Amino acid sequence: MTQETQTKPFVRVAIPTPLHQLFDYRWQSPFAAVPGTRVKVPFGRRSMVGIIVSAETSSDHPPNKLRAVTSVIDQEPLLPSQIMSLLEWASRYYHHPIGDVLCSALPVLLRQGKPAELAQRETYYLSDVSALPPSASRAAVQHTLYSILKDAAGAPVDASSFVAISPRWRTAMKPLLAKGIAGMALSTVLPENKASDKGPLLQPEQVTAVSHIVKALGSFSPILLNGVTGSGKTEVYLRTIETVLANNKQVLILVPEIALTPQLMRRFLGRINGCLVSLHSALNPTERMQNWLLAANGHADVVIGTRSAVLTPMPDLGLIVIDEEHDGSLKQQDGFRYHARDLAMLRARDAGCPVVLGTATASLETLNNVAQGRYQELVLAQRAGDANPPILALLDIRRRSLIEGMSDRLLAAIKQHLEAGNQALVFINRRGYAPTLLCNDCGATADCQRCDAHMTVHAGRARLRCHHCGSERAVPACCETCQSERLDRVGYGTERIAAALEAHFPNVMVARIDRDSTRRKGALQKQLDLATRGEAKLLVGTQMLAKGHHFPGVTLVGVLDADRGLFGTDFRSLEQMGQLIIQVAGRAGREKKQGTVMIQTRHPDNVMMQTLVSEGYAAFANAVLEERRLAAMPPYAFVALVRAEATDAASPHRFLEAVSRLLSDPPTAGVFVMGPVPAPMERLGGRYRAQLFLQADKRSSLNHCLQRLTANPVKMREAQHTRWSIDVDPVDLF
DNA sequence: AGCACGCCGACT
DNA sequence: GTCGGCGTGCTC
Repeated sequence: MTQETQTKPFVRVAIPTPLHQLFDYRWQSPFAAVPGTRVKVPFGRRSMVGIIVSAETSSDHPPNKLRAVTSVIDQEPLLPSQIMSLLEWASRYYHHPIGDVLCSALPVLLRQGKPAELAQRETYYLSDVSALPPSASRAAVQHTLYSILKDAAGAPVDASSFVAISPRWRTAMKPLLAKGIAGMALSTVLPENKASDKGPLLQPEQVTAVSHIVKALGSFSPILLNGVTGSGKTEVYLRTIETVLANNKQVLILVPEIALTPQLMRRFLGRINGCLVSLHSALNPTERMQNWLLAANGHADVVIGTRSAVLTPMPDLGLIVIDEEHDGSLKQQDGFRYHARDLAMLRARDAGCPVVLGTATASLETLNNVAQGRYQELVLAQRAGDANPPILALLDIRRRSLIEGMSDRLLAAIKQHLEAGNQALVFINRRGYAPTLLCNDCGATADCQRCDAHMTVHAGRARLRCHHCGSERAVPACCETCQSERLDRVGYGTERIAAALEAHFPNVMVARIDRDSTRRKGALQKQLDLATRGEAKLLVGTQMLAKGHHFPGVTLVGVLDADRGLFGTDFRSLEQMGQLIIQVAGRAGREKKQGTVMIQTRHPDNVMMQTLVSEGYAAFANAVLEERRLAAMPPYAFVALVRAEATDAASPHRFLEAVSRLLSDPPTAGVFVMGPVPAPMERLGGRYRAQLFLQADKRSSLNHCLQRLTANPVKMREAQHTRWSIDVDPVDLF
């Protein structure tokens, strides 16, 4: 039999479109089509890069209407079959178009059809030692190039070093090459790291954790590494990774989408031998493709990346670590709305390797999985250097005198800690000076013109800013409604608290750490250095402060706006408040110094707050879990949102009414369809938003119900002008 | 999502 | 007389 007769005549191709379908093409190559390879195909009036999903002997589409594949881009599949089937599953689970899902797994350059090749290092070397040097006077550049190559004594010299000699060095190099004096070589760059330090001695708990994880290597096992702040989770990862690398396996580490990646990378570079690459948004497209290819061809030993790194092929995957497992940034919030933790579980199952979920404040989903016996739990309760856990206390601020939102008792405590030579940290999860500008005469507030939100006052630049859509205007001199000049700045943000502390403690340097004060490149590092070196005795900041930074001198933490979490509109706000308080509390006290956390509240009798403070996060989480059970909310129920938005208020509602009819008639057993209701903030960025809430007792019935929305190509007249999307397992309801 | 076709208002 | 507004229909 010849190859022609074996080759299937059609291919099914995934193309990045919002359509929930694949497209068939004629395949006329003598070689069999390989799933996972990229092809160029005609699509409508344009040409697109798609990914072959399968080769087919027949097509449902009329064969005379099928067009032919224009060209094949890859010799070998870019996406291996396990990743392909994971993505196909994810497309069905999250109800996102398959073409978009498959293509979003590729770095941008590969999506655009660029060849999947590692960068070549261009080097030059002296090939004829006996050749006469070019004239220094008549060919100066040639002469310099020659001398450099001669000095290198035959060793290859990187082309990048020649630009300094002359921007047109290539023209000078040409005759050297032509005469056979010099030679050129291309080689792929394979980064290789050498560890510089050994790392500390492990605590007994850490030893136990490492040995448990090492024992689990080679088989699928989800492990919660429940470690309090300062217990050395990273050290546990590092020791485990050494073993994985010794077995010639690869490690994937997922980190939250914040400025922490470079820091963790630096720590790993100091400790791990081998090829370490990172994958995050700060990389340029070329670096990203490089690192992705290194991971995909198996050369990278350790991949440290944010959410999307979970989709990177790794042929020898031996361990997945998810650091700060509770962090919401693991869930993609637009487009293909996947949860990296959940996809990581599936990858680990396919690869037969453990997943380590590291956190001090596990998500309720994970705690439930531990309770159900699906995940193993390892506990690190001991802080490094035998430090005591911080003491948490509620500070009742009802009927107490407040100075700029801070109670006299908190200020007295700060004074006391400063006098003892320590540092204090004030946490307020709000940027800017004041969240509201209010007119004292007519009661009007300065509101955003595009959102249902107040504008935040930024005093330093005298601007009003909307924190939801980013729109900005000058702080008005008088009320925009009644022209009164009696304007009040109501409420507190980091900027105001920092100013208040500077006024109250005139000789103390205050470092403010939030997105505004750290926007410029290197500004965050500068502020962190001031804090770490102890020059700034007082730190004020948002949740940026709560994540991962270690300030050895901080012994007191003040939490100003904890109450906001108690009455949040979202079903997760309580959980998130608890996590944030414990995370920020972890900044207080290390080694010999006792840490104290004072939480200002007007609801000191709130049961949840009391549980968190007096019994700790585990008890708090159990209480919140119980609430979720009673409310039939995740993790005890499976929920999804159908979101819709348009420039007018009526369209999203009308559209969702139609969706609701489609989903409820006939009803799916075990699925409740609720709404449509306006989103908690109905208008955002000039668009009106509404949502349909689906609640189910089984994952499968929820999935089945939603399929009705995407499986039949719904051509709803109501969909005009309306953007809509499905969000399975939403992390918030905004 | 793109991109084109198609049918009605203010301009060189 | 056209340029161009965005309605609507299709993509193997």
